Amino acid sequence: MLRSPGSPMTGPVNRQTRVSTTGSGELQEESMAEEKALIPRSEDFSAWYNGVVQRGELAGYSPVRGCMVIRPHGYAIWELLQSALDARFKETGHQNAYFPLFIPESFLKKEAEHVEGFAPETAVVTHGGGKKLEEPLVVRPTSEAIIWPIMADWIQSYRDLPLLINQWANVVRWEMRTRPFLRTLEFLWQEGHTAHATEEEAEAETLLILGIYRSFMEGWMAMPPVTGVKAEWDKFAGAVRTYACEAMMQDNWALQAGTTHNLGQNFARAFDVKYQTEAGAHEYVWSTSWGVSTRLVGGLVMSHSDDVGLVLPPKLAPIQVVVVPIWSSDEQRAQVLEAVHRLEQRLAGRVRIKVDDRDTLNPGAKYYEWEGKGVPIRVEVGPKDIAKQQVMAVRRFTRDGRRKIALPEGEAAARLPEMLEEMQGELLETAVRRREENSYRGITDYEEFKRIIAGPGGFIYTGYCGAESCETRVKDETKATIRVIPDEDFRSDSFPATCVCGGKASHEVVWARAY
RNA sequence: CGGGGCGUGGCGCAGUUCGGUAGCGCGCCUGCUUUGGGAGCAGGAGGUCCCCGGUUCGAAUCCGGGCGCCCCGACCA
Repeated sequence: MLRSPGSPMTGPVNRQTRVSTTGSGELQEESMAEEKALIPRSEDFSAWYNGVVQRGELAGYSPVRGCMVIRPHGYAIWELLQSALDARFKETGHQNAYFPLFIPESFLKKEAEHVEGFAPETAVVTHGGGKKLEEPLVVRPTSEAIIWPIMADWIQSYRDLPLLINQWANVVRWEMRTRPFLRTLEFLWQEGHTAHATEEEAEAETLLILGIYRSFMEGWMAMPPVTGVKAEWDKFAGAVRTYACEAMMQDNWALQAGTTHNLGQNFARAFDVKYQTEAGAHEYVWSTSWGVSTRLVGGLVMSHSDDVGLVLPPKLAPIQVVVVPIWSSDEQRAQVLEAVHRLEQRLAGRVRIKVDDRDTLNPGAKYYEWEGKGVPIRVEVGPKDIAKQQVMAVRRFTRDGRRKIALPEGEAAARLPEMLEEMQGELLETAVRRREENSYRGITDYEEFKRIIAGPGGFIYTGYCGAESCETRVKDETKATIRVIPDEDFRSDSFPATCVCGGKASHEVVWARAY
């Protein structure tokens, strides 16, 4: 999906806007609106997605295959997301640090499963300063292999534990196929790495962070995930246990939006990370790692956006309220701008507000631009409003279709923050309902399973025998995979005694087609 | 790596069959008039037609070779 310039790189993306003309011009029948419309979500979800990303000016393409440019509006969303999460990490005792981009190849090889999992998708630097390097340097696909040798030196005694470190960084994974935000060769993320004295503490950390991810996705992103444990063969390379947040997108596919890993003592053994206990013994530490990436931005897009473009939950909207002044004469212009700036001052510090006073665009053009960028509320102020001492507030998203509301000027400063909160709540409720409406519990009939996956899609809860071969067969036949063994909050009251293969079920799992 | 497709102003495309002044829409720039849902008129800028070689009076177009990208599949946060 990503292309390079000079070649048809931005091609498929721009095909998201409909161009009906031909060279001879005989097909110029479509109106401007039709011509500029996105491909509808219902028609081609992935084309729609690319169109939303482009219209919202979230990301662009780069000369390097599979890499994207995060544009200012997209990056602003990432920054909001980042600062909210960072605050949660700090509240729970984590500290940020930064480790090198380059990992000596030999380091990566120290943990057998880890190297096996990541080696196929690494980028390797073989030359530096015009000379061949003695040892190739791997561009980090994740940082365990460089962090543990270093943290090993930081840890001497039980008094140094727990060690709770996080880093915000870029990583590179050489993927075959890429899509903006969802899968790119290089992406931004945070990776937490912690060391603990006991297995229980490490497990508690893994679950703590999973809970933080979940509540952030619900409370900030309005993207409610199902959480649970990954199947044995689906774990992070080198982990004892992997937990994941699986969110349902508007096409009913699953997006793995965050993972936390209990690494047991695997990395401690591989990198010789030991501490001295109170009793004087030397023990390996128990460690965890966990991360979320810019993929979350893609999840945000696929959770809420519509055929007009991006829809952002207010908490993650770089601009929460955009004010569009309307005027004809200079006199009106002065009056309107005065009223608008009054409103701006009243909301300053409480709401991220922007006044769009450009006079090179018509109001209508501004509406489309800001709707495409997902601004939650637009406030229109024109001569008619001045006369009535009111402003018009227009919500980007509503459940009941009532988008436009007149607010008396005196109440606007109080009502607008409330409206933002209401919208945040309604987005979450809508997403939760959509997830539940597209979840199918207690499925035992494989034919029904296949019909759901081939048709509407969704999360299918079944019994499961635990065999990898069983998942492989289902995957080959339906393209659905086991997302997680659900956590308690998401489990059915009871689950079928038989697996989709007909064998005896040992536990419940959630299936879906996934990104 | 297998199967399909594409490479022409910033973007999307026509033109290639059958060689003859490189075009259309969008976007961009300037001016005037506009401004409550993508403004109108007038003027304007912008192209080594992916690269190399060949055929020809003449190549975007024909021939040979190369490169790149996209889609479907295998791999994946």
